[in-house]
Amino acid sequence: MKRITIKDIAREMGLHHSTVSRALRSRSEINQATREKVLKYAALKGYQVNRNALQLRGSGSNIIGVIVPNIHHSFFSNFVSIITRLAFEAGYIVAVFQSEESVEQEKEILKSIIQQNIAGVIASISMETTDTSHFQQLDHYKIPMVGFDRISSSLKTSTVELDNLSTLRNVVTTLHSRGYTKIAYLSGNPSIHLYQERQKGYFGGLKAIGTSYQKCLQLTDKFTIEQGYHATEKLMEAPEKPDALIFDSHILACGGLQYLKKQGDRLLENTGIATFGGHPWLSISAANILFIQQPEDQIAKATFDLLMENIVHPTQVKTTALKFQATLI
Amino acid sequence: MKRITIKDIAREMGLHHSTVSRALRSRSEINQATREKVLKYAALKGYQVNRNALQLRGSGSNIIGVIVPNIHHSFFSNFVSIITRLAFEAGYIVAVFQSEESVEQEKEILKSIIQQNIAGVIASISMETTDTSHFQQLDHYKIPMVGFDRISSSLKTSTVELDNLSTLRNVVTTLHSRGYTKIAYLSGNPSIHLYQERQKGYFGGLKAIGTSYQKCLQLTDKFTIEQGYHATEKLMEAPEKPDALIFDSHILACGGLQYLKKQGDRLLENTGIATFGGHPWLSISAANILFIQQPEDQIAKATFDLLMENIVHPTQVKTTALKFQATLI
DNA sequence: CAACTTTATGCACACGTGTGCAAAAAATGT
DNA sequence: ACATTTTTTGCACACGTGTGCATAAAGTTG
Repeated sequence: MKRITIKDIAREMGLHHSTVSRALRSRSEINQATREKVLKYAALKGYQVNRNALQLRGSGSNIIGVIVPNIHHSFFSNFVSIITRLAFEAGYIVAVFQSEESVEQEKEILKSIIQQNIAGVIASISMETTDTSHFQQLDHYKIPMVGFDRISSSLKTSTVELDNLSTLRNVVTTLHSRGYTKIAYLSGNPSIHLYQERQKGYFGGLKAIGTSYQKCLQLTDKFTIEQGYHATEKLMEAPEKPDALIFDSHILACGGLQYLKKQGDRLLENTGIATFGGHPWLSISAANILFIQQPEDQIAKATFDLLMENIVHPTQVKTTALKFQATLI
Repeated sequence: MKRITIKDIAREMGLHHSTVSRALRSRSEINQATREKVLKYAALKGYQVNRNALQLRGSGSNIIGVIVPNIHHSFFSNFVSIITRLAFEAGYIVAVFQSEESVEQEKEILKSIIQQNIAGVIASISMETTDTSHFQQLDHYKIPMVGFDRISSSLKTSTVELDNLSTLRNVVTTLHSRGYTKIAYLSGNPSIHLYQERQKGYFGGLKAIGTSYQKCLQLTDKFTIEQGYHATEKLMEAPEKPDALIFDSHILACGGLQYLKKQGDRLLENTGIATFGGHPWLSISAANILFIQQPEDQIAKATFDLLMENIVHPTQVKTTALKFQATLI
C-alpha cells in the first residue's frame, strides 16, 4: 500500500489539495464544516504529513544533529539521552554522529549534515581536531551550532561547558584537606581547551595548597582502561610516588583502580582517588573516591535551549558562553 | 548565502539542470568532457545534494530509526554506537528514539518515523508494551523493521536476541559448580518474552543441579539502583537467605552490591554474584563476580545486516530469528 | 434587488532532483 | 555527400506540500 497524501484525500473527497492542506494547517480561511470533515477523514485514513515535502518546500527541518566522539561513554550517552528527550518534546528528532576522535570522520559527518538539511547542530569536537574550519561550512548554510564540553576558541559559536579550571582547583584543595599531599593527575591532550583548563586548575590548586609536588601525565590518545592501568602503573612506580590520583575520566579511573587493587597491600584503600564520572559504579569499590560530578542535566538543557534560540531566531547571533560548576561528593 | 543547487550550476554553466544531474550521477549517457567540467565546478562551489529532494522524488531515505527504552544504559548505548558506525559506513544516518518504557511514547515515535520517511527501524520494545499493534503501521508504509533484545512474538519481524534460556541455565549451573547452592534471581517483568525465557532458564538450571531452593523476584518497574538495593535487602532478610544472587542488569547489581557492602561482615566477598553487563566497572569491587557477557558486537552487526537485507530487497520478507550465546567470565 | 464586502475554494507555482522521451548533434558507414 | 546509427543534450513531468492570487460563493448593507 502506498503512502496516503493530501492529494489522495482531496480526490476522494472531491476537493482540491490546497483546500485539504488549509484544513489541516490554517484555522481561518476555511469553512469550519469542511475543515472538520477533512480532519475526520484524514484521521480515519491515518494520514501523516510527509516531512520531506515540507522541508523541500522551505519549512525548516526538524532534525537536530548531535556530534560526539562516541556515544558509548556514559557522559555522552547521558547527554544525548537528555537532548533526545528535550528535542522530542519540542517536536524535533535527533540524529547521532560519532566522530570517533577523527577529523576525517568529522568532515564526513558535516557533509552528511548539510545534505540532510539538518536544523541545528550540537557538537563536541574530536581530540584530533585542531583546525576547525570544516565546521564553518555550517555558517554558509545558516545551520546554527552550539558547542559543548570539548570546545574550541577558534569556533565562535555559543558554548556550554564545565568550569574546568575552578573544578580542578577545588579537587586539589579538597584532596589536600583530606590529608593527601602528593597529588598526581592523569589528564588529556592539552591541545584541547578543556584539558588545558583543567591542567591550569590543577597547577593553580597545587600552588594554593603550597606544595612543590606535581605530576601531570598527559594522555594524548583516546582514553581506554588499559591506558589508565598502565599510566597508573607508571606513576606508582616512579621514584617519588603520589598518595592521591586524579583521573580525567572514569575509564582511566577504572584502569587505575584495577592496577591498585592488583597490587594489593591496601594500596587501593590508602590512595586518594578523584575522578570525573563513574558514579555510582565505582562506589562499590573499596576505595574512598571523590567523585567530580558534572551537572549533566543542566548542561544538556542549557545546550539545547541555546540551540533552540538560534534556530527560532536565526537573526541575532549572540554567542553565549556558559560555564557550570561541578559538585564534589 | 543560499544553498547551491543543481539548477544554479546549470544556469551558471549554460547547461540544463538535467545535464548537470546526469553528470553528477550517471556515468554513461553523458559527454565525458562536460561531465568532468561539471564535477569540477560542483566541487569548487561545494555542491551538496539535497536529500529531501531525493527522498521526495522516490529514492529511498537514508535514515535508520533506532528505538530503545533509553540510550543511557551501557547495553543500549553500546548497541546504538555500533549500529551508528555500521550505518554511517553504509551511507545511512541514525535517528535515536527513546521509548522511556512507555507505550504512548512509542506510538508518538512511530508517528514521527512515518512522517520522516525513515528507511528502516531497529527496535527494542518498551516494558509497558503488551499490545504491539502500533508497530504494524510500519508494514503499511513498507518500512522494514528488525527487533532485538526486547522482542515480542506478536510481531512477525526478524529478530536478534540472546539465547536467554540457555544463558540463565548456564549461569545457574556455573554458580553451582563454584559451590553455591541457594541461588536467587532478581529478574524483570515476565510479560516480556526476554525475562520469561530467562526465568525458564533459571528454573531449568535449578532442576538440572537438583536443588529445591528457588527464589525469583520479578521486578516490574524500570530497573534502578535503589530497586536493586531494596530487592537485595528483601532477599537477604528472608528466612532462608540465598548464598548467590543473579542480577538481570548491572544497574540492579550495583544496588545489590551497595547493600551487601554496607552490611559488612564479609557478605560481599562471600556471596556469589552473577550479573548481566557492568564489566569492567564492577570488576574493581571486592566481590567475585560472574559476568554474563553478551556478544554485543555480533548482535548489533547481525541486527544491522538483517535490516539492510530488508531495505535492499523489500520483496522477500523472510523473517529470520537469530540467537546468540553469552559468555560467562 | 443591486451593489458591495466577506468568506471559501480552485488554480498555478515553487522547492530540488532524476528520468523517459524527443530533438539535436556528432559519429559512422556506404 | 548523404543516409543511418550513436551519443549527447534539452524538455517536461513527477514527487507532496503550502501559499499568493484569482475566482466563485455566500453574506451584508442600503
